[in-house]
Amino acid sequence: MNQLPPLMHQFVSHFGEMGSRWGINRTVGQIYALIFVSAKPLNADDIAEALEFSRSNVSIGLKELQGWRLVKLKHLPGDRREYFEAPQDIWEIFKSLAEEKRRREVEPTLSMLRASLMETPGNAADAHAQKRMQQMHELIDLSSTWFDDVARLSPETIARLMRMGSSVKTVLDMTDKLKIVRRKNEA
Amino acid sequence: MNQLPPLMHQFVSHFGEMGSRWGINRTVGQIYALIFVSAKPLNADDIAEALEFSRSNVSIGLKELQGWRLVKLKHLPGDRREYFEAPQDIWEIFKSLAEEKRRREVEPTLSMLRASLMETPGNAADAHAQKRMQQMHELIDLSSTWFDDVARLSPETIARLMRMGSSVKTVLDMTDKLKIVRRKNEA
DNA sequence: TCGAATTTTTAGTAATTACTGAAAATGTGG
DNA sequence: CCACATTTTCAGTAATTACTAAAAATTCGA
Repeated sequence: MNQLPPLMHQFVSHFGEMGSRWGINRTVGQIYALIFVSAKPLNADDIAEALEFSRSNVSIGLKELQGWRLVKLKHLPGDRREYFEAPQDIWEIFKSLAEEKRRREVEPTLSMLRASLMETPGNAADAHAQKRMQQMHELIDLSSTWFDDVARLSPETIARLMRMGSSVKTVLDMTDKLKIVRRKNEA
Repeated sequence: MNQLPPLMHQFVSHFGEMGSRWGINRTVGQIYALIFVSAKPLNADDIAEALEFSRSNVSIGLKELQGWRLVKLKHLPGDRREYFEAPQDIWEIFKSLAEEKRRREVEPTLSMLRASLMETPGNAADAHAQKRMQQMHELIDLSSTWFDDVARLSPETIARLMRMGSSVKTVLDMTDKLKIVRRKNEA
């Protein structure tokens, strides 16, 4: 790890430190960071050597990164070993990550909430609890459906939307007015 | 905990189980869930008793929840104890959570990236790494600025935007055309 | 300011998670 | 299908994190 060039080293170390906040461990964070910034696909031994981790630790880390769909397996011609690389398109990465996060961190809660909302509360406390769960369900459902929809747009469109910032409101208001005018004209 | 009515119990247990995936621990998850679904503010003893946790564990958990700005401290007249409740407005909750997450999980990385981008790479590997960091910085910066902007909109406007789903694209295209027409007219 | 109620800190312990080296399993070219 | 290169699993250990009970500190009314 110490023979990595300075920028790579800084990036890798940072991902190691942040790992725990992001719900992955130091090792997995560093492995991903290394793969992300490397120009060429890396094999497990490359990684173990560069980061000074045991070979088995790298193996487990790579499995986890595959589970997150953050690294792609690649085979180089004339080499039996498995090589890994990160998708080139950063939007692609962002979307996989978001989808996977939703699957793991949001969907289970949505299911639980849906189930709870089907039941009939047996007392006042549960009745209130159900109302709160209803509110939570509504918000999560709305934002996660929305995310899905937006993720389907092209990166360019998404970027365009984002660059608009809060002026989307103006656009929204404008289209509402257009709709009203159209409705009047039709009448 | 077992004398909680069924819906509350289910909700609280679920938050306990999900806690670790969300980067908080079981205890903190359950404490929050209990406060969230309760009709009235709760004090630390209420919580310790309901969930069968030690008093100190509850104290630490509440501290953490305050750090996340997920619970508000409230004082009841004629009672010296501290009571806690979750904000009523679910959008408020969503925003605090997102802001806090950004502050802890995103900002440090943005800083690191910015610093790295200022430096001059000393070799080809670092030059490539810097390009990747540039891509990452661009995406994170764009989406986090955007989130800030959107968060400033009213809940109604946000909901309206979200309900549009992927048809925002149509609106975006439409406004682009309007701008072009206007530009032509002005010329 | 004293003292009881309440909260916070702390030190020790339990539980969980991360990591390693070695052994087992897998897969592939010959 | 053998031999070997490579990956995966596993059992043991290290490190971290969570939790408790008890002590200390704080707060506030009298």
